[in-house]
Amino acid sequence: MSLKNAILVLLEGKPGTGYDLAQRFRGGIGQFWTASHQQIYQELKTLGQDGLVEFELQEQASRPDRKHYRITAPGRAALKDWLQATWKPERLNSAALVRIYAAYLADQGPVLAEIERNLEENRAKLDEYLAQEASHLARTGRTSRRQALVYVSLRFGIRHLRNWLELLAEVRALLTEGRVPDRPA
Amino acid sequence: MSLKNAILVLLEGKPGTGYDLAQRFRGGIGQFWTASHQQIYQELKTLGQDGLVEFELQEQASRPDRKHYRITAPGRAALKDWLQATWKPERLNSAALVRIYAAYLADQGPVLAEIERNLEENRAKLDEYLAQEASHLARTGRTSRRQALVYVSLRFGIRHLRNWLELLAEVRALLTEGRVPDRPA
DNA sequence: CAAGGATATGCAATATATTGCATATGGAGA
DNA sequence: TCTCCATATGCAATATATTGCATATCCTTG
Repeated sequence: MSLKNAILVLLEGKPGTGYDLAQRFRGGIGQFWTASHQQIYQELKTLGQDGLVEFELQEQASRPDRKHYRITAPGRAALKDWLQATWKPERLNSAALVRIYAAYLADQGPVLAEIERNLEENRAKLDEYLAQEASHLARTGRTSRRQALVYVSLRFGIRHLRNWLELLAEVRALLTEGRVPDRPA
Repeated sequence: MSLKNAILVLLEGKPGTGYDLAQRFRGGIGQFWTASHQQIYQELKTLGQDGLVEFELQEQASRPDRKHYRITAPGRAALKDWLQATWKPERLNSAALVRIYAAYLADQGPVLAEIERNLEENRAKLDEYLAQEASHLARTGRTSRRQALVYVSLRFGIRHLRNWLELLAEVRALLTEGRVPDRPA
């Protein structure tokens, strides 16, 4: 249900091929929704059958042909309906948090290795996000509602990464030195 | 893959029925992994066939019979292996964040209503978590590694909720007053 | 007394996601 | 030149999750 709508959001922003969409799912909205190319192509097909998107075939001599998709009027209407519907409770599933929660059952070595790796990864991603934030803040003049929402979402992403980094640091301190945080979060 | 391991974690902590597990998925580990009872019963069946859990039938005169499950030695081994394996990248999917990201395409009324509702909900949950945190901090004496990990995970949950509350407040300020945050996150 | 919630388990159909494979070409680098 | 990567799309099998239904009883509340 939401993959469908995430795709509509992307196409509303800008038409493109399935391949394009797969790329765009790696930044921006990709912070909050991701999908593999197999899923995307399948979903585009379904959306096409339902008339929510349409495509134009671009034949290319060299590369494989491209299907350039765009959202249709019914697609826009369906998206708007979804955006205005009541949110259903989300189930959050994080295997990493389950592993941390139960880390006392495991040998420390491999767990600590993963924690280090994730600290690195998240630090790198945080730097990226911070750079994006800086460019938002540097922008002078009026901001559109759309840009503002992108910005506010980015801020959520930044705080989310910081939260992860803090967790990982606390878990590392716990596993290596037995140190337990003594002040409220 | 992870539902399986989440169940093993729960049963490692304490044996119980499918119904018990469904309840336990609402607190503690349920912050990070949730599952419906249908999924749980199905998974317990599979785990039983694989020999990772076993059950004892408790016949009850009044209520329906209960299957009291416990983890087996192979189950513990499988869980340990999983805990020590490399983490694969997680896909995070939040329909609510997609909706916020694209809120500029919707009428404000219904969106703001959902935001209010979620502010309420998250505030209530935060209070719960804070109470749990307080009781952790009040506990004197040595803490086991296990308790410490539960505590550290709880702290993550608290910060996560605060992050959501901040996002929702920022989105509300944006939609109602057009106010865009002017300081870094 | 009637209605609804908690306890307790499950099937079946559908929807959604993952994994593995397949195809085809241009360009970059070893 | 050979290999790998980016571009571009897709099928098929399997795995996982959701939705709707079904059953049965006790206890509480109106």
